[in-house]
Amino acid sequence: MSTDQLSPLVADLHLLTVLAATKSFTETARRLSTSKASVSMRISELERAAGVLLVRRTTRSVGLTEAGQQLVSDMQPAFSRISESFTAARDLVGTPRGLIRVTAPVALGRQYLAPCVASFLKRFADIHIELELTDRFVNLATEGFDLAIRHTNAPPDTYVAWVLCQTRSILLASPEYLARRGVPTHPSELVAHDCLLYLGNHAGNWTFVRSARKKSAEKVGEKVGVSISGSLKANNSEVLRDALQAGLGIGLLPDFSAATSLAAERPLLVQVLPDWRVQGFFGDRIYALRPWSPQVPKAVQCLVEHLRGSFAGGFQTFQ
Amino acid sequence: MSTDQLSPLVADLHLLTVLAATKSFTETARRLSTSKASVSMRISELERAAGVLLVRRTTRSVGLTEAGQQLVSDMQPAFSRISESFTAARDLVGTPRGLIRVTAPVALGRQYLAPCVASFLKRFADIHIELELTDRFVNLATEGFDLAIRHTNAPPDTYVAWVLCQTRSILLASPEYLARRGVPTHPSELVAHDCLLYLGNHAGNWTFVRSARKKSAEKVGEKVGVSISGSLKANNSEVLRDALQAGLGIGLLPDFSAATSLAAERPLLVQVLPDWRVQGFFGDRIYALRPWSPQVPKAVQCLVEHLRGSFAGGFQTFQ
DNA sequence: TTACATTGTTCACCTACTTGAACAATAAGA
DNA sequence: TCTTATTGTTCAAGTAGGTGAACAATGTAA
Repeated sequence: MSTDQLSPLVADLHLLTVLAATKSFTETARRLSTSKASVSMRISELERAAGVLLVRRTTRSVGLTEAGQQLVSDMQPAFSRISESFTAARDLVGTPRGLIRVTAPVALGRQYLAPCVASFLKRFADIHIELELTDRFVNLATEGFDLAIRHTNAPPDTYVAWVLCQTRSILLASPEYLARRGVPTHPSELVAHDCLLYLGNHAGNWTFVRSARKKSAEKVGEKVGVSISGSLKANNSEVLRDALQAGLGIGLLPDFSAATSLAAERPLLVQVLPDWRVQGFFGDRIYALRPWSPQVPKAVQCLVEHLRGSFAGGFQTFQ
Repeated sequence: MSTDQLSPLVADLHLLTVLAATKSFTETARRLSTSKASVSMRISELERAAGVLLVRRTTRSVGLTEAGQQLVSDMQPAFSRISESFTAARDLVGTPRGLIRVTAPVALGRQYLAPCVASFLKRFADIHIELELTDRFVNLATEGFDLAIRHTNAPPDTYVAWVLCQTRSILLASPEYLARRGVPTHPSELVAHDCLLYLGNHAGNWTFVRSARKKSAEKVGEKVGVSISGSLKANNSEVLRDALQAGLGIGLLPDFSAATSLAAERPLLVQVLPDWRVQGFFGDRIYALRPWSPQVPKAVQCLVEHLRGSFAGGFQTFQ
């Protein structure tokens, strides 16, 4: 079948698939690094060429018509295939190249990923990276990311997942707070404390598991559930850390977020209840994730390899 | 997988697939109705973006590098899919529309197809047709045609084939020639005649089958092979017809090519050896052919339907 | 309800790409 | 071997399409 006739339209059709994913002219323009005026006009032109209304715009929300939905879902895999073929062709040459769009949690991204990425970029001059830090769970496929760094227990199996390192959640407080309010010796005592909570899907209770014992009466593996409460909830682990350092209460942080505060000469934070671990709060591994595809671009392969090397040691925290 | 990065390149990648099919910058430009200068620059830009040489140009012949071949064969089906999806979306609306590129044999095209196409275009204002007449067997897929009209016995099964009508080969000569050289009564007498030959794959002999008998000694189905010779060979049936009318000899024409000459008040040509048929020379059916694809665009469907209606009666010739 | 923020569209201006002709290189024909 | 026709590339000139600000419409928050 001849594909000649779609020559002036291919680019516009691809534009449509991006618009379908973003559901926003503005965001589409940003992603494709063009102006929203251009996006608007080209979509209009595409609709004139098709003779059908493809996009339903209400100035405030963008949706596809039935024809548009059919068309996009038909074309999506084709464009993915083309994209993969092109990067594959590009990977035939020696040095890896291209743009990698990465998303990562804010704290991990700022403290560990950014320097790691910097050293990576020095080694590969032809690779460009866009690093977007957010604690929101973005959809890689629809938002156009090539790689996500996540701490979680089990990555969804529609993704290619590389384990970067182990991670743990640690209960922490500032020395000043503990001096003022006393050091808890058992999880149950936390009900009397100000506890800072990560604003997420988790309810206001922590499950503790004893990981070491001092008396023979204590059993390793013993579980204790505690309902906690406090004055501050935040969805940013750096805000939580700063609040902990300011002595606002006791809180959970992933170890990478706590590492520098713990390792300082005069520690800003100290571990609370070191004989206990909190179960299933933050994930216990850090992953590099990628939407599944037949082959991984060489540039991404290199980045992941670099990250695995950098993260291999884990984070210097208490055992 | 994100396809954002190929946004500025999709059109160029499609260009590459057309270039791979045509193996010519000039032809690619013509097909895509652009200038060869543009094609040249965009391919160069694509190669810079890819970092690999994709096209091997020797100023006189264009070929793909290994990388280019791999890339194109990967992308080809994807672009076909996109093209089909788009025409399918377009076909959702009422009136059929679009461009149909048709190839047909010169004689048939001029005498029957052209008027038929003209009446078709009057009915469908939104359909455009490019009619390319050639007696060369073009490759529909690689040369970008949507439909071919052919007379043949068995269409290749990688095509969608509609039978338009029956056709026959008829042995003809001008009355003047027959008066001068005598009317043959048996195929074997042709060796003494000037025979005009269609310049094709066929060797210089005709196989006759008796289709009617006058004496009881003659058997229907009797076969006679005759080696023929003559002064003129041509690959254009109109040239042959004109030569026959000029009395240059006896020759075979497809019935549609002979019809008007036979039907004239003072016939320019008359049938020779009407009790015999020539076997397997021209095809015995006229087909509309189309490279196989999951669905046929509505515009093409309409055209084929129109052609079937117009050709249904066949050609007014002897029995 | 009202005010605000943000979205998609419009329009005049301007840039960047296309264009067509001239050029250099090559394969075919004599 | 020389000529010729045709191909792909280059370049200056022209134009089609992109750009960004202003506008209108709409969802959100107070």
